[in-house]
Amino acid sequence: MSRQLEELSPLKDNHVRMYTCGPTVYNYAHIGNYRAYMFEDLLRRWIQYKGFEVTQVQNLTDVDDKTICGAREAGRPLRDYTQTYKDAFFADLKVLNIQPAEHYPAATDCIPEMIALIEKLFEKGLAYQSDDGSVYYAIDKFPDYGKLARLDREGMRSGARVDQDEYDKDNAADFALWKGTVEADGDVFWDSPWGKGRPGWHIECSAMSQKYLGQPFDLHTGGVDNIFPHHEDEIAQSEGANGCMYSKQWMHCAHLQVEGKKMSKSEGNFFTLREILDKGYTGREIRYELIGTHYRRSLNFTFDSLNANRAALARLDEFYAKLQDAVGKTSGVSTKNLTNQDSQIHGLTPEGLPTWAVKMEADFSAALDDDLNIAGALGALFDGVHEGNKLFPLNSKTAQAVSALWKKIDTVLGFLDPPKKEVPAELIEMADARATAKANKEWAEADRLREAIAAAGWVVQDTPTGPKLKKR
RNA sequence: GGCGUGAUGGCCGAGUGGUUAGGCACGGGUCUGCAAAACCUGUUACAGCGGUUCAAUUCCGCUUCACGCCUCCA
Repeated sequence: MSRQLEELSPLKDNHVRMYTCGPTVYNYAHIGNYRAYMFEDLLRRWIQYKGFEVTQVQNLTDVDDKTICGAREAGRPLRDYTQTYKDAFFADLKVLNIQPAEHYPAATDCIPEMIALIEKLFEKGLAYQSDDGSVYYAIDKFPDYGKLARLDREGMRSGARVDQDEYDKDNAADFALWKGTVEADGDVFWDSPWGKGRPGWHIECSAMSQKYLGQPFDLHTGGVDNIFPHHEDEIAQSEGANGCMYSKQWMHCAHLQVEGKKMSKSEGNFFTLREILDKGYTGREIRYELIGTHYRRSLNFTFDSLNANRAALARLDEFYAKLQDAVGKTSGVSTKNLTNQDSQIHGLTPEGLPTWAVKMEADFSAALDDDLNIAGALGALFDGVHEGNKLFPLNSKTAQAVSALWKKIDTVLGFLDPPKKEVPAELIEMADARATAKANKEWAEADRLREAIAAAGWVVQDTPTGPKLKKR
């Protein structure tokens, strides 16, 4: 609200209550949506890393113009239609390794709460019903209106592009709390003290946040485009009705662009998650791409950067694989004796962590503490990888300690642990045969086997502990 | 018009009043049978113009350019 960075300190105990605006389930969510959810995921993971408990609520908007229109065009009942996209949303979250929120209330499941909230606004004199049956919020009665978006109310009025005549409202900028039913809504309506109708968009978040988090709560997030009018209206509703602060702090995520342009269907640069998966990228590669830019900077999504990030991720994977080999859990072929050299290890902590790893964690942590500086945090991680790589092979105890730290860091990043890939038995045989050929200096045969392994989509690497197979 | 962001080396992207970000790509080298991976190494980049300062990419002002929001799009 102050537009300053503020330390996060929960209102109650050690418990951070956060509300995040969720998807409107009328279609598959696009990567721009997921950029915002990814930011929120990083945020909640970091808050947890710092030792706080988190309760996160993310709403599902399953009744509005778009869902009703979509259901009608598909010739399906609204609930049935939106269920498709709710399911897809949760499947996508899984692919991206986004931690589930504690609550995912659907708008249609909270109608009574919304009605109760609107009634309260009537009591306070902030709501009125117009002749068209709809209920509006009288922003003139709420002096703080515009405080989040820093809007000039006079300017708003004169600059409003709305044709006053189209509306039956006291002020063109008043927004709907309850929409009286119209023919196009079909059978989508609920009974209320103001007749049949459906809730406005903004009331949904005010009602649900209060239901699950109480008021005030700690943190409200969303995309920058939600600042006005959505979040401004939530404040007007919640603070107007309850007479106390709504959310203590706000964080807004910048937009995602595609190839330098705003994503839009007409530009043909509109991507859903599954479209990118179909191009052969994995969920964790996309996760890395979406998480890697500071949340207040617009993220330019390009396939060039996705490819660059794929290479960067491979570097991290390589490091982690070597770490695991050193621990003794060899994944691959030919578990030979592991070298136990610790002469090069200096300054171990009681946990067995070398100083470079301690520094890595400290720098990583300091960066994220500073307004979620993810680029700085990743820089610290790569610095650590660089230092660690110099010292391989690590002894088993050190490798174990670093590996444990790596996993701890991954509770925040969520992309450091690559899926295990079982090496096909025949490839292991080929790799071993190649090792034998090499020992006999039969280079042609060794190269032939390497080619054959490559044709199967694997890379063979010679290491001090024998050949290793990696996917692709 | 109002409110608000940003301009860093080939690309992406941190940060700082004077000291190496990091990643990707490219070149040279070490290692390797050859590779791969790793390591070493590669004329110090900060939009322009003023100002403050011993010193500015970093602070202030202006200019140019780009972008977002201004009624339901994360």
